[in-house]
Amino acid sequence: MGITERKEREKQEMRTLILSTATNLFVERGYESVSMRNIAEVMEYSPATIYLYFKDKNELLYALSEEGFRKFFTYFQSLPPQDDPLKRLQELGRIYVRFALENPVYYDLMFIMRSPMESHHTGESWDLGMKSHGILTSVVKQCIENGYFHQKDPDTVAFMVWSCVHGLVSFKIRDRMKMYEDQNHEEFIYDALGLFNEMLNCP
Amino acid sequence: MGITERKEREKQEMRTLILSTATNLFVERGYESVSMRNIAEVMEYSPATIYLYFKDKNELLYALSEEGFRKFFTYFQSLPPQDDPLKRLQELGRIYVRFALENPVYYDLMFIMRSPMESHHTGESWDLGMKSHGILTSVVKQCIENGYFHQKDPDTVAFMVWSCVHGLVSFKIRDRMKMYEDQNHEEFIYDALGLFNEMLNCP
Amino acid sequence: MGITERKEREKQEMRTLILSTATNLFVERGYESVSMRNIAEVMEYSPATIYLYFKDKNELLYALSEEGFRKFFTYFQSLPPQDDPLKRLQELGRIYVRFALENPVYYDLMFIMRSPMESHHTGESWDLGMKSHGILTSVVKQCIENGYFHQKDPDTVAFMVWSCVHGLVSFKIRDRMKMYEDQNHEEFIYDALGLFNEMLNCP
Amino acid sequence: MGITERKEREKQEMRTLILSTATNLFVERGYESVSMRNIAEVMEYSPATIYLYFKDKNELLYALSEEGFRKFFTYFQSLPPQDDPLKRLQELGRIYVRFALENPVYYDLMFIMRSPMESHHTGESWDLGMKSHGILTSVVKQCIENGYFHQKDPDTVAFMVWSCVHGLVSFKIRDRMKMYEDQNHEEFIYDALGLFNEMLNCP
DNA sequence: CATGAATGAGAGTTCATTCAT
DNA sequence: GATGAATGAACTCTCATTCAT
Repeated sequence: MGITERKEREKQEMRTLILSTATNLFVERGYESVSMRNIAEVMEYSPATIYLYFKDKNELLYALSEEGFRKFFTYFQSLPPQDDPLKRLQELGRIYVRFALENPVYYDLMFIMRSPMESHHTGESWDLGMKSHGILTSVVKQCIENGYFHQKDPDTVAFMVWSCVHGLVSFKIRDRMKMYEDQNHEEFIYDALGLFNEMLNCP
Repeated sequence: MGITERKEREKQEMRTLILSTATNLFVERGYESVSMRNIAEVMEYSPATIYLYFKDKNELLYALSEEGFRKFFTYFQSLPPQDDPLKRLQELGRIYVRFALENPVYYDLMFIMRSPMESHHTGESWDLGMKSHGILTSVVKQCIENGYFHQKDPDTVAFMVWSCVHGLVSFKIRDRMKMYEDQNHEEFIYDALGLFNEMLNCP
Repeated sequence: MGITERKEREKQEMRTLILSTATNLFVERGYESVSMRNIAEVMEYSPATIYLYFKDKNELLYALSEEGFRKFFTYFQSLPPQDDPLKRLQELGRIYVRFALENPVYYDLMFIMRSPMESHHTGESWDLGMKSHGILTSVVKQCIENGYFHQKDPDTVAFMVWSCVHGLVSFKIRDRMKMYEDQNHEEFIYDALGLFNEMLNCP
Repeated sequence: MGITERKEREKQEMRTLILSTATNLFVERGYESVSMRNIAEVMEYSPATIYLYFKDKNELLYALSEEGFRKFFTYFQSLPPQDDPLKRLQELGRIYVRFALENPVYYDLMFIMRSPMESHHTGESWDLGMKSHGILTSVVKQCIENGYFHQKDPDTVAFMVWSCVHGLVSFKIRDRMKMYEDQNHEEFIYDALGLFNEMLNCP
């Protein structure tokens, strides 16, 4: 007994190896220029091996984004307890930005890349994404209850907040900050986020 | 007389045909999966023909983004005269969003696509981009002078504002709005923008 | 046991098949007009297959010339023992000519073709070429010690001798013997070589 | 009267322009990498224009080699009057080498390049080549009459002599002299030629 | 389980050449 | 006489993928 479990564990380890190798390569070169063969070469396995664990390139990408969503969710869960819902919202924004800057490949896959996995708006990724989004919405709702955001629809508020942080980090990730060459980009992003957070205070 | 002009015009028309064909294909399939051959096929010309008008694929992409930046700039210039700088800033945001929603392919090329034309942060695109950004910054400065934005650095404010509108539209363009399935996406975006604009009012 | 060896052997056989197919085509049509596709077609393999065995066209050509140099060297090593250095030199010339006439494609690659593999004046080819040339030079030196060649510099003598035999065979290989239509070309070349060898006798 | 002549002259001038442009490009880049379009570009004419003067690329090449043969013949004719036939032969070798080193593109076309103009062993090139070869043969015959070359067949002698000088220069032209890196190649060639000429003295 | 070997399809690009104007 | 525009055919090379072993 335990044999099937070991097998299963080994299978998972292999999947993990593939995914992390892929991630590293993506960081180094960008998706478009990473091929299945590249990944296999770095792993020192044959290209065919990858296909034992992932049906095709799309599934690999999808699995990666799933990992991303899992990690993303743990970031969100780390939101420290805090009575004031506005402060929680502001902290959530900082966590979001931190996730994106610390995991640009995941972030890109999850929120930017033209997704070759459109069909999948089912699956774990979707659920985790919805759960994370739920956290945002619930905090937003509490803020609204406390008198913020002019009694707007929570979804609208959530979308607006989300868009703003997404905008900040996606300029960085897709390399559109060249005109701010004098700034340290990460600091600059956090400054802009700070400003946004201040604006949220306004009743 | 006439003749060279006609030829010149025809040449321009061909360039335009190529560019618009490319644009259409990009809309349908996304860049990454559009080849020079594809474009040629749709045009019912030979692949070689394209190379008479554009040195290579990069130049085609660059020309397209240049067109985008030109169009973008005309949108910006249409900013109606308006004494109150804050209102101008808010209007600028609406114009930005409108441009993005009306020209998603251009927008993608200009602000999202992982650009293989990095070197070109020179050229007309760059200049027009900077000029447009200059308009934003100058409006922001006037707002700050009028007591808004807590005397923050204008670049930071500009970046924050820009990020927010970019976030709004890039979710749409890269198809990340599925969880808002009940909404009409365009309306929803304008709603969120409206909320953001209200927040700007806060002194 | 055995299995890896068999695989290795099969791999070698495939390389050999590619190389020999290429050689045959080169004989028929001349390099310049032989493409990777052509080679693949004749082999009844896909073009991509060739790239599993050779990184690119250059490597294929280089491997071919390497083979040539190896074979060349074995011809040279077959120089029969012979006390009189002049006779050895004369015999060397005959061997050289025989190699060229028996292996015109190799010869062309090695000594005539405008080489796109300039960088490679390192590698086995170069070493073998130098070793072969060393044999020539050492024989020449012995001749000089025996009073031949007016005490000229050995390199000069070697180059002159080499040029003469090269001239003989390269006219044949590059098809410039049409004005000697009455002659059997191979015989004619050996006659001319014989004359040259007689001239060498002259103290 | 006059008009047709002028036209004819202009036509010739254009041909000459094309040929010289081609030659220059060949010198710079080697044949293989020179295209009809390249030639036209440098001339600042359209590619189509070339086809008004030359049926196709082959004819252009052939015309070029014809020019080469004409020039070659004038070099040969410059052979200074000289009673001693052996000295004339030796001088002829020097002239040959000089021609090759001064006109490597012509030389290559005439005597090395795998000729895409095989059919043409008729035409002016052929005649001029034969005439030049005739000069060589007649000098050789006189030498033989004077007791040189062991009464060998003049053709054989001519071929041997020719091969030797051809070998010398074709190593240079096809870049196979890297192992003589310490030498000034042109001097080295003339040294080797000097040695060959000394050998000819031997009765 | 893993792979070596193979491939069809397709990428971007260049070429010699033609022909209506 | 010259050309602008166009093209079919070819090029080298890479890719995701399959399958017998």
